[in-house]
Amino acid sequence: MKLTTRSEYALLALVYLARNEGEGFISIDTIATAQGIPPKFLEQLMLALKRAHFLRSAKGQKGGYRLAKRPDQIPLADVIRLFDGALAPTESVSENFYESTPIEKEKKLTKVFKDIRDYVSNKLEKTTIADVIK
Amino acid sequence: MKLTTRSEYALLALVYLARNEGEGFISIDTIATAQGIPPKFLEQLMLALKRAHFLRSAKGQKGGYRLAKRPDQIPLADVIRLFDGALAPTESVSENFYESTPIEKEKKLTKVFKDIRDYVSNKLEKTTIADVIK
DNA sequence: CAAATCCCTACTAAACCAATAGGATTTATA
DNA sequence: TATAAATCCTATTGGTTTAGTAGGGATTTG
Repeated sequence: MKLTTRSEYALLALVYLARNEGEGFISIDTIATAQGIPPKFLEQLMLALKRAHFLRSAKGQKGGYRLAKRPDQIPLADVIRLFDGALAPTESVSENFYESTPIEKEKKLTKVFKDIRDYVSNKLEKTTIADVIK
Repeated sequence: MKLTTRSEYALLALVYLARNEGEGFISIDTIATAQGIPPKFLEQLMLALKRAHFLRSAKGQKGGYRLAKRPDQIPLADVIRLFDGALAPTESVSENFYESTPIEKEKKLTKVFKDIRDYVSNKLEKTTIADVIK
């Protein structure tokens, strides 16, 4: 029932970049210092975010990262899924990561977890980085 | 964002016992076979459930387990907390397991996770084993 | 006494997590 | 053109958690 620090750090980095849009490329060290994240750890996350097309980067001096999308086009769900996998509380209830478990036979129980998944999913899908910096 | 199999198995065991209330003590092997759970693994869970006063047990031949409370007095939340700890998606948002993280400064973000915690918490607190066997 | 059963602790293999290390490459600029 | 600042990329590490397995002890019933 927990988020990894990876997701939290990634969200914090995106929030920082969103707040400082228009200031060109921003370096990992700048973000790490501002948000209190271990820089080399953040580096890995930024790379992943870049590969998933949340970010654009520039190498070399004056390089760094900036958002590849508008903040209102980045739902929290997308970020969390990238680092933590499925949003659902159990496998049997996840749409994206289905796997068979004995719990499936308990329909009422499954329903409870489906409801939770739906709420969490909806909440995180409709909340974007833009909502968070307002 | 995930439940451990421990919690799932524990819930399945409680559901089984609730469905078969009034049949006296039921052995681990019976439950394990019925619900598809590794018996020696289930044994540990049953012991924990017993120590947490969800179950009563009887040793020896004809021994086994039965519920120590009425099914409607066992919220799913209690069971999940026993095996998985906090329900909240991030530490900074958990009432029972507070710990400081850099995310706290982002109030809007924290709010989203608080909302999720509240929903999940409320849902799991008010759903009991009795609801699940109906 | 034998069988069934819970009780309890220890162990293990694999995965995951958070973080660190360090070299390779690219770019701006002095 | 040398240097510094930055990303890029892979590997490694130490710790924890997870999902089980193993096995001996204690207790009760037939």
